[in-house]
Amino acid sequence: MYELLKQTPIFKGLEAAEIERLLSGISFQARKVDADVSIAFRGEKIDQLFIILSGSLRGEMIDSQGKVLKIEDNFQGKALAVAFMFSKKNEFPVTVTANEKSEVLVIHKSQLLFLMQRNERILTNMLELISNQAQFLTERIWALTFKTIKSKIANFIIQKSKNHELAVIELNQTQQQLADYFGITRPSLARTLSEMEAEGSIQYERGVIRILNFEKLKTE
Amino acid sequence: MYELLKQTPIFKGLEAAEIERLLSGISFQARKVDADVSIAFRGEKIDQLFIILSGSLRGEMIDSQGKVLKIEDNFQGKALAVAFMFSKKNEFPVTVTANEKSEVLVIHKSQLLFLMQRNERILTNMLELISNQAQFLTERIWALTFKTIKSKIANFIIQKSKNHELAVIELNQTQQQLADYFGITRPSLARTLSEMEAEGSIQYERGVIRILNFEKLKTE
DNA sequence: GGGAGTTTGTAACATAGGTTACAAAGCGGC
DNA sequence: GCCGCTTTGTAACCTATGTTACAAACTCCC
Repeated sequence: MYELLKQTPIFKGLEAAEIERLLSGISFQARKVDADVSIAFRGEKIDQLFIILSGSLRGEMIDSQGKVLKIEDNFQGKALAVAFMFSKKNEFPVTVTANEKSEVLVIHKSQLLFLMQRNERILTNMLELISNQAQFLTERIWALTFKTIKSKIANFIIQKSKNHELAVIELNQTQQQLADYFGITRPSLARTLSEMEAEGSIQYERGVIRILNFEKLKTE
Repeated sequence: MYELLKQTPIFKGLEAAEIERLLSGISFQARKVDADVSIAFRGEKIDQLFIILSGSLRGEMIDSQGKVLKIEDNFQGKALAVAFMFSKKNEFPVTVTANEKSEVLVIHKSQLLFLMQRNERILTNMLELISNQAQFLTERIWALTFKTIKSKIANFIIQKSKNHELAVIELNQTQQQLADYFGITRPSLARTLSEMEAEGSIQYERGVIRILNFEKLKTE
C-alpha cells in the first residue's frame, strides 16, 4: 500500500518507509465500496479524507428533480474532497458514488491536520492539491458556459485531444454518462454528434471520436 | 493600511504591528486602478497576489464570441487569484476588471511564499482561503446547472434572502450585469421577472425584488 | 447461437429562451 | 426643466434543445 501511496498527490515526494512511519502515528481505515454505492452525499459534513486505492468513483450533483450533472471521475490515487475540508462551510459539494467495486483509504480530518503539521511536504502537497481542484472547477465552469451543445462537444474534443496531439478520442463512457457531464439529454447528444459527423468535422462511432477537421472544431 | 489588512482573510488573526513587521521584510506595492481597467487577463500566468484595499473588481470569463459570464464581484479585503497561484497550471482563470476606481495591494508569489514559511497563521489562512474559493466555485457550478431561467432566479433569490431572513433583496446592479451573472440575455431576464411577478411569487421593480411567496420560489 | 438487458440512432413534436427592435422610463448634467 | 445617455419593458419571431417513443445494434451470459 505504501508504494501505491507514494504515487498519490498527497504523499508524493515521500519515501514509502516515511509514509509508513507517518501513517503508523495516526488512525485510518481502508474501506471497500461496491459499484453504485455512494460513500458521501452532497450537503454532508466533511470530516474525512478519502484516497482511492483501487477502482473509480464519480462526483456528481443531483438536483431536486433528479437531474444529474457529473463533475468528475476519480481514479486510483486521487484524493476526494480535499478542497472542502478546510473551508468554512465544510460540506460535500457533490455526491460521491463508486463506478465499480473500489477501495478507499479513509483518514479523519484531525489526523490529516496532524500529518500536515508534522510534515511540510504533505502540507505543500495539500496546498497544490487544493489549488489544482480550484483550477479544475474553474475550467468546469468554463466548459459549462459554452452555450450550444456543439460548442460544448467541440471544446471537450479539443481538450481531450490535447490540442490536436491526438486525432482519436476514446470516450470510455456511455452516451448517457457523457450527456450528464455536459448537462444535456442523451438524444440531444446523439443528434449533435450526428450533425457534426454530417458536417465533416468528426467521425463518430460507439465510444470513439475521430477528428477530421480540427480547424472547424475550433470555430464552433 | 495595516489596520485594514488585519481585517482581510489572509492576515486575520494577526496584530497590525505584526503585519507591519512581516510586510517590512518583503517587497510589495500599492496600485491604483481606474474604472473598467483590467489588471489581469484570463490565461495570463499568475505570479502576483492582489488584495483589494478599496473599491471593487469583478472576475469574469469572456468567450471568443464576446459573451460574458461574471463569476464574482470582489470587494475590499478580498484577495484575488489565491486559489490559482499554487496550482500546476498557474494561470488566471478569469479576467479581472475594476468596477470603479480602486486600489490594490500587489505581492509577488515568491514574497507570499516567504511569508507563509515564516508565519503559520498566514499559512493556515491561505489554506482556508483556497478551500473557500473551491467551495464557492462549486456553488457557482451548482447555480449554473439550474436549467430554466426561473429556477436560476429563484435559487439566486433564496440564497440572497439567506433562506428567508430577508424579504427584500437589493440588486445593486443593472439587469445586464445580473443577466451576465446568470449567463443569459437581458430581455430573457426581464421577461422571466415579469412572469414571476405575474405568478405572484415576487414583486419586482428597478433594483429591488420583494419576496411574496417563498414556498412557491422553492418549488421552481 | 438465442435471449435478456443495455446502449444507441433517429424522428415528431413542444417549448424555453435567444434575437432584434423599439419605445418608455429613469438619471445625470447644465 | 430640458437634453442626451443608459436602463428597462415588451413584443414578434426563430431556433436549439428537451421530450417521448421505438426499433436497431450491441453485449453478455447460458
